[in-house]
Amino acid sequence: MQISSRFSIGVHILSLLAIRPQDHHTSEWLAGSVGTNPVVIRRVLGHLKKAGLANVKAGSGGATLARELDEITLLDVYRAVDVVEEGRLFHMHEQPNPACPVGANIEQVLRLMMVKAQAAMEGVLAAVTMRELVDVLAREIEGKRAGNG
Amino acid sequence: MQISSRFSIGVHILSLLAIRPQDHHTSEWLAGSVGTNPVVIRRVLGHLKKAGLANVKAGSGGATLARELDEITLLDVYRAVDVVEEGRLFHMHEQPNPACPVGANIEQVLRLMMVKAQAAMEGVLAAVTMRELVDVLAREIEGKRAGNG
DNA sequence: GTAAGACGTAACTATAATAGTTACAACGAA
DNA sequence: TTCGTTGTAACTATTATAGTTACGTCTTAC
Repeated sequence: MQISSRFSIGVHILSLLAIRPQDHHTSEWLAGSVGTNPVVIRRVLGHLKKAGLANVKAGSGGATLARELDEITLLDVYRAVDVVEEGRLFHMHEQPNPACPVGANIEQVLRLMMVKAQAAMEGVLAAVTMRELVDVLAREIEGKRAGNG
Repeated sequence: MQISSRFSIGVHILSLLAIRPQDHHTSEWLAGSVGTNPVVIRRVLGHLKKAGLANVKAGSGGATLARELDEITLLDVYRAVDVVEEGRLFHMHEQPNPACPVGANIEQVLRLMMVKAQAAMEGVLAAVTMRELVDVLAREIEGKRAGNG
């Protein structure tokens, strides 16, 4: 199983808001770059708004960043779009037999490892800010424009 | 989304094989401890067998460890049961617009981070052997038997 | 040899999440 | 007051999980 693309869509949206601050970012416009339906964008944007990462103007429309890029980590986005429940990246089978010594104790032992593994993954996301990502992205774009891509 | 319980079931099965080496481990017996259907056990056991972690006797039945506990890491089990495709823990949206600078470059930039995050998670699993897990488990069981649980 | 028990696998089901789509009320700005 | 947009409900198709029944095949023991 995979972590929902809501995460990558969220990062894509924030990157667009950062790189093209002058444009009018309607859900239709954003959907054009992401390659999906405007409603999918509105749903992700709703998550970003709720998490305080983006502002969305009702009526006239258009989204903007609600925070500096330095103050948004990939973990913030990941948590905002609600792709993995806290400490529950791994699904543990639910009815181990309490009458069996192994069944009665496997969960708490294995859970330790699972939480640690998940934390390591999320630690990597926490260490990358949208500023860094957008900088790499901008360099990538510039590189291709110069004919090196 | 969550990583399939095939992983936790696989660990549970191997723990049983290790802790009770004398028993006749049929899928029915294992299913009793895991709390599921024998067919589910056979399917997971099939993965473990294919990966060289367990032996399963046809006809008379019964599973045994195919390797020393020290030589089985949690990552081996995780890979054996095929819960996450290599480098694809995260699902990236699939049609970013190549005509948009961001759409054309977001994937390769974001993919870097995703792979790194996944690797960190798997690194934790790689660092834990079934020997270590079974030792902790055995201590846990012994502790409860002594009335401290 | 043959009967009993167990594995391997196919086939079907229910459940849940994802992601796309249409539709529409509410809102804001020109 | 009209136009474009947001927020959200409702529906769909697709996919994965996990449980279940069923059955052919195999091993062992009698």
